[in-house]
Amino acid sequence: MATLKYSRQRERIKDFLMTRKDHPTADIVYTNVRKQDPNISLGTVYRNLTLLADIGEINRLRVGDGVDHFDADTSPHYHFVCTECGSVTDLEMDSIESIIEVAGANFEGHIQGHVTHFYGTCSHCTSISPH
Amino acid sequence: MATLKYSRQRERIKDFLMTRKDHPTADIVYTNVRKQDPNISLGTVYRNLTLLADIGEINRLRVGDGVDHFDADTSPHYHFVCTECGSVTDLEMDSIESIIEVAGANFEGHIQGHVTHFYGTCSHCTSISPH
DNA sequence: TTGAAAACAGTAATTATTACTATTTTTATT
DNA sequence: AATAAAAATAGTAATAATTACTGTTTTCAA
Repeated sequence: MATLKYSRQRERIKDFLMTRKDHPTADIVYTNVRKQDPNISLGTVYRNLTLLADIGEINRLRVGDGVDHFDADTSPHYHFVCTECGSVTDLEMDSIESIIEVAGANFEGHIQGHVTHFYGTCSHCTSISPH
Repeated sequence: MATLKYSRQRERIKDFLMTRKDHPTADIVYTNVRKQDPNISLGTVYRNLTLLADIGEINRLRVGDGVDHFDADTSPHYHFVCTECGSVTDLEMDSIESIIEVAGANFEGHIQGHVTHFYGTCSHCTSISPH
């Protein structure tokens, strides 16, 4: 595995992601980091997001909307996806890690992890859309 | 909403899907249905898979590999994704529906559902790959 | 100071999927 | 059975997110 070298672009991508709690997409990272670093290319954003996810410094979220979201908070937690506005937010909730044991009970392979996200209507969309 | 008209292509797509337990992608449906219906187009497969999913006759599975999978079994159940071979299989397990209550406990919006899939190494890949 | 490895910007290519259009099929009504 | 409007089709073009490629620049250990 190649040794990592410092990159200003990578640092700014990580720094930006740490300021956000809304799990931005690569494109949103790109348009924002470009404010500080106008010459950064979209390919560099994608490459570094993938690299950071591979080394575990960030998480890649696939919530089923066809676009990858990224999260600088790598502590175990779950996400809520609003089917009205598409927002992705953190959920404060007790651990449900025990579902891995439930799933593994009658299974012959080896379960290493799970992906769970919840969907519905967020509080903002509940208040603005009647019915 | 437009009234549905019969389509031989749609029937064959659904019939094929019902024979499979491995949650094929649109492309796999296409190559297989083409054996019976050599002139069917890929667009027709996509359109009908989307239509069947919309009316609830099949389910669209997004397991994070960038490709949609389809499942003719619409009864509630969970899936396992092998990170080695990419296979998607059904999991025989007790209900974990109660996680919705856990998630909703401190949440101001309205949770309607959840998506959970488990990943790891399937029994086949465990036996063939040493280490 | 230097040079190999890593990273970059910019662009092209890929992949899955959706949209468009002219033609064919379905089906309710005559 | 004939008809005609709506739905569906085949075939193709377009889109969108992401990855790959290439020549140049940056990093950093020796």
